[in-house]
Amino acid sequence: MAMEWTDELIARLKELWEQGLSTAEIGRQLAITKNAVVGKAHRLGLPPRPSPIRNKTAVEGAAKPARSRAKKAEAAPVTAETEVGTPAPSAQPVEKKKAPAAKTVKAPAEGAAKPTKSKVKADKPASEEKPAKAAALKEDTVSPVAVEEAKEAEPAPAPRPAAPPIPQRKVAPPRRVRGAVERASRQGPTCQWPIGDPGTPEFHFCGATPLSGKPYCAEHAAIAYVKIRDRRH
DNA sequence: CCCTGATTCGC
DNA sequence: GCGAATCAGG
Repeated sequence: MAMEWTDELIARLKELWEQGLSTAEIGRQLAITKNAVVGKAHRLGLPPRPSPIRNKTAVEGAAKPARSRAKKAEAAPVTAETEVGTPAPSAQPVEKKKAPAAKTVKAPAEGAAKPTKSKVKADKPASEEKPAKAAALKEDTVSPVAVEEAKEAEPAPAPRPAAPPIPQRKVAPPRRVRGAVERASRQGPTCQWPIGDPGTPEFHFCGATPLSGKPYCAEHAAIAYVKIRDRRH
């Protein structure tokens, strides 16, 4: 058995589908691919979503290569032997089947779910700002300490112990949250002075209220911005 | 590029 | 029936 679409699985698929989640999102929650989701949804006859692509299929077949994925199988045995001068009432031997259903679903006019990108119920793995790196720029004097810290700031190991095989209901999407987190809360600035070794659980930033216009609090700014002796001799 | 959903067709 | 591969629009 390839994939056991259990009743529960199907039920969840339907539910999520009706909630308006994207196919990819549903797939994540069900630990399957979006293709599986879409495929199954269609087989189940679930209401189609406004597709991003055009509602062709009804468009003219004039300059439209009917081929799509049939590249391999295709090879042109179209039996193009259309009788000479025979206006065959039947169209091309290509596919013609088409559900009489109103395909063009535009706006379901449901004043309900508008799950766009802001549909994030999972807590964000609040990753702190980057270390002082660019912070201490411009300042005519920069503490070597700060520079070192910044340089040492290695990219977090990003623990990815593979997805749990059995995601319980509504498992939070462990996937990357595209650019959402970054612009998260911007309540107020906090001291960005790194404390501890980056990459360790203990690592964190000072977090105190920074000096106006500075990334560090008074205490750390004092360390960060050490005046370098006038180099010009 | 990323995202999205739709479709085809080998399995 | 299933879903990867592919397509195609934003």
